[in-house]
Amino acid sequence: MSQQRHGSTPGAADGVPAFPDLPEATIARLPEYLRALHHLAETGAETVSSEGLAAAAGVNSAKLRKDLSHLGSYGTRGVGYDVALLVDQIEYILGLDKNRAVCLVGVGNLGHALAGYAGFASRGFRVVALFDADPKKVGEQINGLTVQHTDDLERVAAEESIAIGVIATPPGTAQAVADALVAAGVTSILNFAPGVLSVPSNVDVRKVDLAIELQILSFHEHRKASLTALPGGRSAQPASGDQEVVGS
Amino acid sequence: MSQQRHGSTPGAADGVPAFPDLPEATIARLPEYLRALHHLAETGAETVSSEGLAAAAGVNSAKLRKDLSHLGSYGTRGVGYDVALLVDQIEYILGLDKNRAVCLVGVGNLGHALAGYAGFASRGFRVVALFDADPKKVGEQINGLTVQHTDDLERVAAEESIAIGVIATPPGTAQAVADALVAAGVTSILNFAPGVLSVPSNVDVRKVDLAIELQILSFHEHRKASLTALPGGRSAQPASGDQEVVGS
DNA sequence: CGCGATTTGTGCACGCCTTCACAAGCGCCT
DNA sequence: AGGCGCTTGTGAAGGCGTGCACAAATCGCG
Ligand SMILES: NC(=O)c1ccc[n+]([C@@H]2O[C@H](COP(=O)([O-])OP(=O)(O)OC[C@H]3O[C@@H](n4cnc5c(N)ncnc54)[C@H](O)[C@@H]3O)[C@@H](O)[C@H]2O)c1
Ligand SMILES: NC(=O)c1ccc[n+]([C@@H]2O[C@H](COP(=O)([O-])OP(=O)(O)OC[C@H]3O[C@@H](n4cnc5c(N)ncnc54)[C@H](O)[C@@H]3O)[C@@H](O)[C@H]2O)c1
Repeated sequence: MSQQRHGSTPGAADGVPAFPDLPEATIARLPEYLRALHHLAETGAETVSSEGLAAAAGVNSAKLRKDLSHLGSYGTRGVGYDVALLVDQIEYILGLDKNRAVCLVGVGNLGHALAGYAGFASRGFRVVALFDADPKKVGEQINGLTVQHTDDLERVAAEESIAIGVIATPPGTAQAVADALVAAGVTSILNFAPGVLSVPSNVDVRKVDLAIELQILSFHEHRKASLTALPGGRSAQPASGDQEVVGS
Repeated sequence: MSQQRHGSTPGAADGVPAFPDLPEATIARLPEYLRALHHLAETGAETVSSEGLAAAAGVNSAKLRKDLSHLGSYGTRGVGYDVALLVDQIEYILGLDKNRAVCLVGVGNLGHALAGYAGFASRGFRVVALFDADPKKVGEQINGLTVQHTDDLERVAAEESIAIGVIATPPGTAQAVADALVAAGVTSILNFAPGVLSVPSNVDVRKVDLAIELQILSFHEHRKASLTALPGGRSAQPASGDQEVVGS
């Protein structure tokens, strides 16, 4: 990405600390580390070893150390990582100290559940606006918020300086909603509608497709079935309390 | 890749067709290809070029060709891929021709939405049972199904030969639910509760954590903000209708 | 004050995945 | 029948990510 200028160390040289460009794989794991750290903090732990945190986050300890080393984190050799310090570091890197404003478009079955989800607020996000195109939904109160009409999206998004939008509308309207979000200044989109969105290159999109998740599991079921068919009988070895997560 | 044995094509030589072991990255993309193919089929297309299908699925055409070549797919040079044939191939590989039975545990906010989701049925899955530990929920009718008590999980799962379970319970109970599912013979789990599950090695787990998705987006917001701070002014180039999906 | 136990940070090698580039194959048109 | 354009399938190269293994660093204790 950004070629290195004047090989200085990434410390906070001046007012704005240099932003390290972490590997994508690393930043995808930071949230899991953060969750594990919060859990540890609640149990009163002051420090964690890489081994301990890795176990809590379900990863290899070497991987965890390398990940943390990327963000210049300061652990103490022989002791481990300071839990509170690491929480602050990761929250800063992820930009969670801003308590980011999020809007949700499409208040149907899924949208209702999302609008009432406490897990967003507790992990750094404020759902500040709900939108729907159906006049019957507009005006409805959900979790202290009033559903507004999609026509007001652009105005409200600007007023509340919303940078993240969630799409929970039917697949056919997802692209139009994405366009409206982009026009309203949103630069990050979380999309629950199946299908591919087309957006400007400065906008980030992440997709959650439950059917795809199930289909990947189905593949592994198929594979497991076709393996137990041929070799020695069905060896369902419980293999101790180990953890198995398929894919990434 | 697979060393060639007696140069025969990988067709169904005997009763059980050889099961190709595809790269994980490939199988994660097959469902997206499948969705795009179904869409193309509806519009009446008989064949697609790798370029066309790649665009519809949002990937590089070379990647798509390599993916399809892994499953020994038969395209026709100069023409493209037969849509109907490819659909059958992919559905077979993913094991979707079985119309797999799925059960859902935890009928709360999220569980309600999932139980009524039509996107499962249309993409190869039948939700055949709903479970909850709350006596007030047991007996409730959702989408033609009656919520049953978790105590009946093991019996029902065996009766219906359920291989895939979905967890939509609070984080604290997710591990216990996973243990119950495993005890009931479930070998694939889709988990919506934040946290790490510990399961035997013959059980596959996939996790969906919405807060993590938002946090990854938040990171990119943070990064974008810190970039526009230093270099030339804010260059929000719309860059044509290109597509941008961050992470995998 | 020195030593051993412990744990971090990382150099290195390996494997997976992506992407390019092109030869081989296929159909159509003349 | 032959040639031409189009598209697939794949060899090769490069990049990224993972995990091992170990040196460096720190703490506690005698
Ligand atoms: N329900 C689930 O569990 C589930 C699971 C996975 C994915 N999804 C996906 O999430 C999306 C929503 O699912 P759902 O079950 O909530 O559907 P739904 O039909 O219950 O809700 C869709 C809502 O979007 C609103 N809407 C439609 N067009 C709109 C527009 N242009 N602008 C704003 N709002 C608009 C509708 O008025 C409705 O309230 C779908 O794409 C679906 O495939 C749903
Ligand atoms: N609501 C959302 O939009 C959302 C989004 C992302 C993740 N999640 C996660 O999904 C899970 C469910 O969220 P929710 O909002 O539906 O919560 P909820 O409290 O509304 O529902 C939880 C349900 O699980 C049932 N339950 C509790 N313990 C159980 C057990 N041991 N066995 C069976 N059932 C049990 C409860 O009776 C309740 O009906 C949580 O882990 C949450 O973090 C929810």
